Amino acid sequence: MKSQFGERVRELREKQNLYLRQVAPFLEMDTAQLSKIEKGSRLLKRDQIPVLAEILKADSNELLVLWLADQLYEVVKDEDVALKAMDAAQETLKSNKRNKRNK
Amino acid sequence: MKSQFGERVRELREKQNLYLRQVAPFLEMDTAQLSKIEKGSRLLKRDQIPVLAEILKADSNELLVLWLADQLYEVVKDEDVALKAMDAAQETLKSNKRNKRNK
DNA sequence: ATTGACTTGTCATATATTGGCAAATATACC
DNA sequence: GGTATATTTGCCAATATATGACAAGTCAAT
Repeated sequence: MKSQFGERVRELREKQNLYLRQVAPFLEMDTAQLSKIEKGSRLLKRDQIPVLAEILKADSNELLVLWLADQLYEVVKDEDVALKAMDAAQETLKSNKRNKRNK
Repeated sequence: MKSQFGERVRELREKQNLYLRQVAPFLEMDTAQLSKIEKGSRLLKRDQIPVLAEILKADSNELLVLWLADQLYEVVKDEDVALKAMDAAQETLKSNKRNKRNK
């Protein structure tokens, strides 16, 4: 339930001295929702990441990485074989990338 | 939509010379569902993996790893930063494991 | 005790996933 | 050709999960 994405967003928001109520409207949500996002109990929509990044004057890709990482973590967090699964997935990714490049 | 888990299950099932209709009942589903699982368009329930492993005389953990890896892949497959996200998630996993060990 | 920032709970609704069945396809055999 | 068996696909109702909106709550400062 804790989320690296959320924590980072909060950090960035505080660095910009913005209140939830100042940020939330740009994302078309209320402060309650944004609060939950920062706390990690809700997910920001994928396509709002760049919007948020701009408001917070942050790097969109950095936020995206954290946002994805949270979800990856969620999949395997209770599994003994978590790291093995990550390795396997990484392998698949790498070999798919190779194929793409050469197609 | 292609799935390593599904492909492996099919391999194992064929090695055991079993038909879908012979396996499906043990998982309390029909052949159509099992077919979809092998094809990767449906997910087997987490707690059925050991059941399936036993039917196929396979290693439950091996199947679990593939099952998880498919889902990890699904999260990041279209993302440019997929590998970065995986690294980040792996880091989190490792550091959480350290904390668990020492708590 | 009032104000402002944030958090939490609830609940109706939207969205996604699943289960079950029927029909389609594929392959082999006669 | 026609039948039989195995698998696949499409559809849709049922279930489960996620989301949005709002009210009420906590907490800290004054």
